Amino acid sequence: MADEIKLPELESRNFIHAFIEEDIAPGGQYEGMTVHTRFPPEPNGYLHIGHCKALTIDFGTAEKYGGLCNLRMDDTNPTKEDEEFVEAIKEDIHWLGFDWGDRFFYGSDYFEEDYRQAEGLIKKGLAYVCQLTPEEFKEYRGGVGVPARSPWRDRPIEESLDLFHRMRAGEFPDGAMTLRAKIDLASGNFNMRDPVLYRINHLPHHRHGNTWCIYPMYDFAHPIQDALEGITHSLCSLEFEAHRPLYNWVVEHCDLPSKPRQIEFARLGIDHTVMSKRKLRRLVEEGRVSGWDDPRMPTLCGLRRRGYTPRSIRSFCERIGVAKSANIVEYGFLEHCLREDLNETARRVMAVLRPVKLTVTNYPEGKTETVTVENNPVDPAAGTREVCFSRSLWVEAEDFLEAPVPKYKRLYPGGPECRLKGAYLIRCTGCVKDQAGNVTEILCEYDPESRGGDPADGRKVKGATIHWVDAATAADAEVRLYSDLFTDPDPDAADKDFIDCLNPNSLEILTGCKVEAALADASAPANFQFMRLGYFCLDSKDAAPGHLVFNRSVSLKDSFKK
RNA sequence: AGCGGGUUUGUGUAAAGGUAGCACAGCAGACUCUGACUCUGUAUGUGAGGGUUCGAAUCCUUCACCCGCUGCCA
Repeated sequence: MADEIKLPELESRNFIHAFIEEDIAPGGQYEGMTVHTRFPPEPNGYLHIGHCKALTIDFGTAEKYGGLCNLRMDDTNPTKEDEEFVEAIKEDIHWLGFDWGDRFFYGSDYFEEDYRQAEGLIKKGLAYVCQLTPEEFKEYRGGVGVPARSPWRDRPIEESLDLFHRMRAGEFPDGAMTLRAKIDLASGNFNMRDPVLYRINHLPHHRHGNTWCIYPMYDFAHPIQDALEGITHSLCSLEFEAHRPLYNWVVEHCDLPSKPRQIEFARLGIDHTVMSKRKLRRLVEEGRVSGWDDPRMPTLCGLRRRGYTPRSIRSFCERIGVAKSANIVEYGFLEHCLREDLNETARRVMAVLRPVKLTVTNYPEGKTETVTVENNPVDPAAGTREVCFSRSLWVEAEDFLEAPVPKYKRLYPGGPECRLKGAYLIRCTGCVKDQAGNVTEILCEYDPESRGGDPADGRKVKGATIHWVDAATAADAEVRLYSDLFTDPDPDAADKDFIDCLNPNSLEILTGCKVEAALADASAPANFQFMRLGYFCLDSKDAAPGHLVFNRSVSLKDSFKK
């Protein structure tokens, strides 16, 4: 069962809604009918965030109008599809919180019906068996202003019917013949130039084994599947726009229980990100990433490992809107959506990434005490935890500067009073350096009257609050620095291979960039991801999901430096 | 070239002839036990020209530019 994911109510209304409302209004094509949609992934790869946009539209539209959305594996081409992907796809969709109930289907389960419909078309003289070889087919296809040709177009119905039966019976090798719709060889829309309806392919199907050796094309199978399932609105991406006339042709000429309508929308683009399934597949196959769930991938399972929450991804997809113009959303917006969610839900733990020793010189040697820190300042219900404090601590190296820059309000000799989060107020008194001039130890004095972080006299603290960990009790942790497979420049714009556009930093990180980290909370999980913009995220592949928030930021631009 | 689409601020998206709004990013402040979060303020936009109208992002028209299609893939 899918997890319930609560999203804020959005006043969303887009052009698809406008079409649908026309359709179901009095006098409309679907007056009085319930709107039904479907999400039809092809099981030939893993789902990525672009699919979440489609999911959001498909499920969201059905829900908005009180209908249902089916999940249907679009598996009409056995060359690429595999059962491996079916389960992964279902898992990812459930992870996002979408629920198809008991309406899970396979396009291939309609093969018999597809076949029957094809026979019907032949009998009506609307389809014929064409014996052009693939090479001839290409040659005879024509061009702009030049009609296509097929010498088999006017073959008698009985002959086509017979050949079609024998195609199914396996009498012919791959590519020997096809079943084509008889539409318009001169159409300016190439999809209407007698499109192929069936091709021969002697390849076992992942579900039907060797039952079939002819398989219906998407353009033929899809409208039939939609109609059979009672889908009223078949929402798909823009590249199918030119196929809509063919979709309508099939709906019109086949013997179907309903007449679904196809509406297209623009697919999601995100800057600096590789999104096409073809490219993602190549990254996996060439071993440039560890798998489909490599944390740098924009796949749902990759994002999951990087610590993205389902809610944040859904929120993102809700808020980017739906239109027909090409769009490239800034990656920063995705991050905003994550931050927004994490800020409310992530349990905080103090951690130090690039540690430098800090000694509280006036704190008794050998003494230890525990202080209380809240687990999530914006959610008191998250409770508090006890953290060990002593004379010797680790703090972030960047929290100290020997010579301060303007507006710097952290530690420097003679600087402002700062707060060690949840512990005491301190004042920096100096530092110790090695021969090379590197700071090896920060020295400070604390105010014993400020236990818990608040001064006894209620004075304002000018400096920043600094996170820290106790040197003696800190747990070592391996922190993995992940970034996306950011590309620069845009992989689609350049005429070079997108592999050459990948951010070299993210490739380097693949080898396992380890950063020493000490965790204040000894019970904290030992396996973290460090996300840009200041979040630690637990690698949910190895342990239960969770997040730790860190208080420094790194921007996208920084990921290209060095 | 033929067919099909598209064009609202840096990005995404609203405005169904009637104040061009929202979110993110930016900038400037305030607040804060995370330089986070939150809050406040602020700059930037209807591709171009003509027409209809009291009034046009919206309707008409001409043009410009951008994208998709020419698999026996989906």
